[in-house]
Amino acid sequence: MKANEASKESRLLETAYKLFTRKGVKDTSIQEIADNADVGKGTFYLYFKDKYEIRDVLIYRKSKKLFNDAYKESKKQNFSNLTDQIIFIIDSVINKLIKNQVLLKFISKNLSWGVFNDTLKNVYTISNEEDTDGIYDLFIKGINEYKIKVENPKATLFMIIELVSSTCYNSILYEEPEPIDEFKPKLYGTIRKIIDE
Amino acid sequence: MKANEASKESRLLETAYKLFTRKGVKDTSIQEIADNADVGKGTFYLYFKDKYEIRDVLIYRKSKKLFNDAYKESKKQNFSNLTDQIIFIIDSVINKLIKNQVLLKFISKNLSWGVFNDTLKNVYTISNEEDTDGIYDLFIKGINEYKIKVENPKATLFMIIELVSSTCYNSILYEEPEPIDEFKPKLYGTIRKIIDE
Amino acid sequence: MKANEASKESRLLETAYKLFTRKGVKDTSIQEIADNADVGKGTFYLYFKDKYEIRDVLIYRKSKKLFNDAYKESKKQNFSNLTDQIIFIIDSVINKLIKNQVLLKFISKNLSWGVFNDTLKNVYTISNEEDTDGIYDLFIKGINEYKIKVENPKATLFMIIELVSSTCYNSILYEEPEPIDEFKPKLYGTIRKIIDE
Amino acid sequence: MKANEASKESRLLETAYKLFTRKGVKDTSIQEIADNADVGKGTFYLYFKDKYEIRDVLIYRKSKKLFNDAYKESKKQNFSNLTDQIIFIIDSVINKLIKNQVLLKFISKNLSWGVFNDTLKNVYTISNEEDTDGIYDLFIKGINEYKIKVENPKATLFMIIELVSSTCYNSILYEEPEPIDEFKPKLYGTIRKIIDE
DNA sequence: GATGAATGAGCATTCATTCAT
DNA sequence: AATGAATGAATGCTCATTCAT
Repeated sequence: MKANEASKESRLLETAYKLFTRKGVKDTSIQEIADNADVGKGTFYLYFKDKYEIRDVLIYRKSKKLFNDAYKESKKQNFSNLTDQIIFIIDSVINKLIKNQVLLKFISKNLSWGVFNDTLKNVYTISNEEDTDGIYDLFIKGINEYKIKVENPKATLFMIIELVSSTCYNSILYEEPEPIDEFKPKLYGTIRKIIDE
Repeated sequence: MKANEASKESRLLETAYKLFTRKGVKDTSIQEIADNADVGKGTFYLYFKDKYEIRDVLIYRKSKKLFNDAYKESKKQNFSNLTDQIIFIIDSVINKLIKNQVLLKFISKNLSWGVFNDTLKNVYTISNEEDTDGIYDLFIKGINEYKIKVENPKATLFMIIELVSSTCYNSILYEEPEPIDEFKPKLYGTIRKIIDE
Repeated sequence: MKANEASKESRLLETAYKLFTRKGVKDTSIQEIADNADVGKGTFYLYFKDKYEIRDVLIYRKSKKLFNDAYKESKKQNFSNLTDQIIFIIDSVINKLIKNQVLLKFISKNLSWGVFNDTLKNVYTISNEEDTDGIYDLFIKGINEYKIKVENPKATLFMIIELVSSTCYNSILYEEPEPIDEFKPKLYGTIRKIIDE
Repeated sequence: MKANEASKESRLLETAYKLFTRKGVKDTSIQEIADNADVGKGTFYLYFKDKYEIRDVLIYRKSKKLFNDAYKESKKQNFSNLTDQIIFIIDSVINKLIKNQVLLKFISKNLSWGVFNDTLKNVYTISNEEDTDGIYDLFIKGINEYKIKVENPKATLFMIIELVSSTCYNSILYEEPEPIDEFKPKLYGTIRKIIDE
């Protein structure tokens, strides 16, 4: 009983992530997840309603970690201005996704917009753990601190996040319209234009 | 035999569109499509490989029509500059999607990025019908004509399209971060900034 | 719950045998087998990969029983020579097939040669149950015991078995080229010639 | 219209044989046969009732040709005795099947016993073309000519043919119980024993 | 909590056959 | 005679879900 000591729930989550990224959500059966997690099929239903719940939990957790890690790193730096910090965070996330394209594919392919929005909101809005603010709070605080004029901060942040996520998917994975390294300067230039009016 | 005069293929397409938008692609069976189109189940397979082919054909056709109509309208106007024309086209598309949110949902929910990109490329690149250029050609020509300086037109257009499509989905359907009418000016402002350097 | 006490697997096997012999394998659907066995369709797949697996299992079991029973009977007799014992076993099998022509048809019609050979080999080679040797072992042992000269016992036995099985099918079922009772003496005469050189 | 001059019927037969031997009868559809024969699907039904009729015709023709060729060859030789001639014919057929194992597989795999019997009967009984007697007639005539004593010629011939066909299938294709070249002498030895009493 | 045998709804897909042209 | 669009019956198979243990 020493082996497989991780809780059944986390074993299910890890197994599901491996299978989802390897074979896609649709082609992974609950049977497979349970088998590979060394857990009875019925046990799956003790923790998750169905395949799609476990997928959503995974997207939520993975995205949250991605943003929080980037945010924490940014706090170790000293920025003289908010825009720099925002771009630092974005750059950090992008770099992680470049290194972990499997994660990028999984998050992008499976985010029904509802989940994605909730996720983002939770990630950059809520500071439910420790003392980390979300990126949204950071943005608001930063605006006040640096006395920047932004008409509608929510809409602005929204626009930035949507722009980043939708363009990076293609640029990283398909180098379309150009490889991510060449695309980055233009992207960051655009973000600066959006923030600094 | 007067009823159902439309070709079986178009009846299948129309029926599929109705069912897809009402119940989603996943929850629509081929049986249902065939039944509602008053056509044998085998006949479906005469025209389409599977459910996903008919879905892709629908997305392709609907998107194409959307862009082409907007483009044609734009040609009736007189613009003194390219950016205005681009924004006119975008505004026209957005207005149509506001009126037809079912279409917006269908296109957004079901576009695997591959299909979407192909679709867009075909739509705004190829001039396979009449003498209409695609939006991409328009953009390139306009840049030359108006002697605008744009470093990488492809990347720029890509950024615009991604920005528009991802933000409008939420703004139109969920009024997040704000209703589309309030969001429009900011969006168009950002687009101007992206084009005009 | 007293009815249908036999295990689901054996109920499936019995039902399949009934349907296969009545309607043929090709015209029996898995649905039918499951329905008649009072078992869910999915349950079928719990025990068998497909229709052909259940068919092969049936052939294997039925043939095995046929040979083993005949072999056991032969051991109750006292034979002064090996050929007599072999012919006794063959005669015993033939007599059973005369009485059970449905079984004869089923086995003959459905034996892909591969299966048949495996079956036979398993049946007359392996002594996996009790202390019964297979007919092959019996043959080898008998050759040594009675000091009979047989150049290649494997080929000889093979020839006998093929001869018996292919001729009896027609003789029993169609009385071609003559009824089995008239054919038997010639057949046994030939077998004696093959063994005794 | 010069291409494909062979009659549609023979084109269908040739195509079916190619497909049947490559993919098996079950996995060949009428559509495929018609397509590859450059013939409309409906045309198939003008010439054959279904897939199994075309298969039976093929088996019949191929087997007939096999025996007739061997028989004709035997007539070019001078035999001092019937047994030698019979064995010559059998050897000739076997040699052809060794060279054309695809044909061997096709004939064996697909001969429902009914077809096989009819085929054989037609082949070695009936002299429907030219002046060639069948093998059966040859056998009867030979018995009279050479004044050989054979109690029941029909049963004897039947036994020989069954023995040859069932053993050779395994020996040629699977070298079981031994390769055909090693098996031949024993087989012919056995045949001699069966004929010469 | 944990299990996995049992279930059967649900679906895609194939294909022989028909028949109007 | 020749065709091939249209058909829909037939079937294999998967898999989420239940529930008795």
